Amino acid sequence: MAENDATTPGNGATPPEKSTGTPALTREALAQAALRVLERDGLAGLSMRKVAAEVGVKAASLYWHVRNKEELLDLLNDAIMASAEPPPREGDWRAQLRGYCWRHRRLLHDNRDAAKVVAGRLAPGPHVFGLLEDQLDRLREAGFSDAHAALTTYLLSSFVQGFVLQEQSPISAAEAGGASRLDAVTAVRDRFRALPVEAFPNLVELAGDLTEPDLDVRFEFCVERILDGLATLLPPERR
Amino acid sequence: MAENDATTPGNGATPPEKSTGTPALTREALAQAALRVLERDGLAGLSMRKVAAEVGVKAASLYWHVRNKEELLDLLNDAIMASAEPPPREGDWRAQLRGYCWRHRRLLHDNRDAAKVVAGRLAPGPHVFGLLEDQLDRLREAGFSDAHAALTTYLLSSFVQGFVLQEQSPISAAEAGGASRLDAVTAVRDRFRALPVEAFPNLVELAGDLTEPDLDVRFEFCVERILDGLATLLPPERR
DNA sequence: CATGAGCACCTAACACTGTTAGGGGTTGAT
DNA sequence: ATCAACCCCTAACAGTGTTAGGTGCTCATG
Repeated sequence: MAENDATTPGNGATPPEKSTGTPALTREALAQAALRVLERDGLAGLSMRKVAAEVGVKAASLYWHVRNKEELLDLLNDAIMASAEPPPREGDWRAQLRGYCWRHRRLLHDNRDAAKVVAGRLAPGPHVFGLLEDQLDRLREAGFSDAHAALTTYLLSSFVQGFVLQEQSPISAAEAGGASRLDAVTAVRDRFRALPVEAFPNLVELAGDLTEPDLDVRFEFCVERILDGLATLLPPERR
Repeated sequence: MAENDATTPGNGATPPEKSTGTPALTREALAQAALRVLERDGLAGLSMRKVAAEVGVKAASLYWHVRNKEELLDLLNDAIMASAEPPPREGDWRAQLRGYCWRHRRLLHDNRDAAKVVAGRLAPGPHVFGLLEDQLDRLREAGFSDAHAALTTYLLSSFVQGFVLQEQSPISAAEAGGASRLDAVTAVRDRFRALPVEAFPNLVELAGDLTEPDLDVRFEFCVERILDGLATLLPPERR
């Protein structure tokens, strides 16, 4: 207990110089293993024992490299973010910010349960730093003030995370019956239409618009609105 | 037979009415009990056994009223949303939508871990229907088209959920040591400032703006940007 | 009145989970 | 040869969601 002086337990910041010859088990390897388990079993099925087995080790051994499961999830978070790449530096600022949003969403889609992993986790790893730096650079170049550029990064990331979390949530009622995603959507639409008209006139009438099945359309609308809102911060000639 | 004098977990708070005939345990009562446990122990500490104990029953009995823990969480979700109220119907459309955003955020703040509970959960309960109906009504009245009104509801809810999820995420490093929230913020700021300047010039220079400690300021900026973006959908005389 | 149906609870158990304590080897340096 | 650091192990604890099967209790029906 309280051994945090001599040895270097789970606390990061020290990639030791491998005193032994065996490559063994690094935090990076742990993150990759966790990523594979996540892809196979989802976040709910990701346990310390499975990650340990993935690297050929027993569960308790993980606690030498990592303080917590929480810390393992931080590693996993950074491993997911590692595959993110900034959009090409071409077009106006709108095109570039748009690229950021769509790529961020794509990233969360490509890794199973990535949105849930990232959800309550700030934990800025090195990869996130790089992306943030690049994004800030483009925002300032576009003419945004320091404060506006900084705040904009929060606006974009908050929205994308929230959106993906919502779009990936199961449709509760219709998910179990092996119904396809599109069937589920029409089921929800019918539920809207079946509501009492006098109490919910708008829900009944707009049932079609509310259940737009193409989520890309929804996403595009939201992103363009945000970009429009950001544009008003710029002097007219730079919009 | 020793009906329930056992009360093993030492917490025989209220064995309310053992007399038969009274239902005593409805889904609504379950939801309220879950809400109390959530407030006391947080989402991580919310177990079937605790909720059962809260209503004076053993864990297995819950499965008579509820299929899953997942379904219990759906109930909990609706119970949280039940306390939501639409903003007053005064001012222009901007003021009203602004009211929606701030109230939604407030709601997620007021109930412990509410953001995490609501996160991946669409599950439109009756209360959400009412709010949605009302919001759509105001949007159409403001002059938004059917499709735009419908899509706007997704934009607003996605953003608010994502934002609250982010702002409530622990600051990873500094949360444990009993450091106050403000200390944690300055710690993050110092970490930004300590980065190599040649690799991260923007992060270093904007460290102050990135770590704006007043989260209301951040939220306000984001909301106003979104409202600006929505305004561009309206003909100029209605903005 | 007896009987069966159905409800609403129970006990016990299963297969897991995260996490800790303490015990071993292997390694390189003294 | 000794020592300490390192890295992994076994065993166990307390708790998790969930299921199987049993027990009364109430009520409608024969």
